[in-house]
Amino acid sequence: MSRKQSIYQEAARLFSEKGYASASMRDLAIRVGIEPSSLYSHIKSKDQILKEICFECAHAFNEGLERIEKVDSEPLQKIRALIALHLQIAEEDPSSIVVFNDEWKHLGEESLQEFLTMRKSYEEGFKSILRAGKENGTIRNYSSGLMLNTIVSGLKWMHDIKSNRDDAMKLKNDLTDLLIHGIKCSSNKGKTNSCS
Amino acid sequence: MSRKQSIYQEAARLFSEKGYASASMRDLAIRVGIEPSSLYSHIKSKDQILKEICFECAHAFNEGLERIEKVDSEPLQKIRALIALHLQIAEEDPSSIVVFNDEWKHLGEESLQEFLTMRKSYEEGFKSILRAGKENGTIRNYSSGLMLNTIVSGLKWMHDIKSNRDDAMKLKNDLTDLLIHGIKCSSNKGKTNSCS
DNA sequence: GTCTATACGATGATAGAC
DNA sequence: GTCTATCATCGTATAGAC
Repeated sequence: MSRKQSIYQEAARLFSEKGYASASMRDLAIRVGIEPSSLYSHIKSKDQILKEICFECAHAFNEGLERIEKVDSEPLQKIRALIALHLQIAEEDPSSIVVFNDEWKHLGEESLQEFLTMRKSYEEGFKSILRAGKENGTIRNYSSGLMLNTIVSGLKWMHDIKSNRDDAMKLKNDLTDLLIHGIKCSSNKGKTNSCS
Repeated sequence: MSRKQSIYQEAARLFSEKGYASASMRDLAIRVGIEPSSLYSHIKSKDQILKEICFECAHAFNEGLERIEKVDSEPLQKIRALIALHLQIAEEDPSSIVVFNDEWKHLGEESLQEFLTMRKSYEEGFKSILRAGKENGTIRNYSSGLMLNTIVSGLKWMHDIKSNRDDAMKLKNDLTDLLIHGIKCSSNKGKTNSCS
C-alpha cells in the first residue's frame, strides 16, 4: 500500500473515531508514522481528504442505484437491492461510511453544494422506486420521503457490526426483512388496494 | 428568559448546526449578544454546556422508559409508547436531541462513562420489553439488539420535521406504524408460534 | 455582569536543508 | 520524501477595571 493510500485509510479511521473537526493533522501523522509536515508531500490539505472520502462513498451509492434502476424487477426487489447496497458499502469500508454519514457537513462551501446535489439525486431515485411500488400496490401508501428516511436511517447503525461475526449474514438478512416488513403491503389475495 | 438559559439554548442550536468541536465560544458569544469572556459569568466551561445538554436528554429518555415500564400493557403497546417518547422529546427540543445523538462522544472521560452507563441502562430496558413480546408471540423472533438499534436509528432523522407542518401528526403515526409493522408478528389466528 | 486585554496552547500549513 | 523550524491564526479561559 502506498503512503498516500495509508494516509487516506488512517484519516478515515481517525475522522470516524474523533470527528473531522477534532482530528488533527498531528494525530494523523502519528498514526501514519511520519512528521506532520511530511503529510503535505502526499495530500493537499485536510479538507481535501474529507472531500475524497465523502465523494468516494457518494459515487458508490449513486452508481449502485443506477445499476439497480436498470434491472427489470419488482420495486420491492429493488428496495431489497438498495438495502443490500447500503450494507455492502458499509461492510467494505466501515470508517469511510461513518465519515460520509456524519462529517459531510464540514465540507467547504462549493463541495458541500455538489455533495447535497448528489444526495438529492440518490434520494429521488430511491423515492421513485418506492412510488412505483405504491402504484402497483406492493408497497404501503406512506409518504415516500418517510419511507426513504426511515430505511436509510435504520441502516446507519450497522457499521459497528463486526463483519467477522459468524451471525453477520443472519443479522443482515433479518435487518432487511424488518425494514421490508415495515413498507410491504400484506397482500390480501391479490387485491391491489389492500394497503392501509 | 435568563441570560443563562439563553446561553444554553443558543449553544444547543450552535452545537447541533456546526458540531461541538467546530463551534467556538466566540460564535456562541455573538449569538447571545455579549463578549466571549462574559459567557464565563454564567457558565463554567464549554464542556459543561455539552454535559448538561447530553444528560438532560438522557434523563428524559430514562425517566420516560421507567414510566412506560410501570404501566401494565402489552409489549407492543410499550414499544409504541417508547417510539412516541422519542418523537416527543425530539419535537420539544430538536437542537438538544441532535447534540445528544451526535456530540456525546466529545464528553470528557468521566462524563462519557456515566453517559454510556445510562445509555446501556436504557437499551437494556428497551430490549427487555422486546424480549417479553417475543416470548408471548406478539413480536417477531429477531435479535432484540437488532430491533432496538433499527427502531432507535430509524427515529433519528425525525428531528428535522418541522413541528408546525400540518401533516406532522400523520407523519408521526405513519412512522410509528412502519416501525411496528417491521417487528410485529402477523398474527395467524392465534397461533403463538406464527412468527417466521 | 460586562467589558478590554491577554495568556498560552493547539491548529493547518509552508520554507528550505538534506 | 522526509525532516526541523517556524508562522499566523484561532481556540478556551482568566485577570482585573468599571
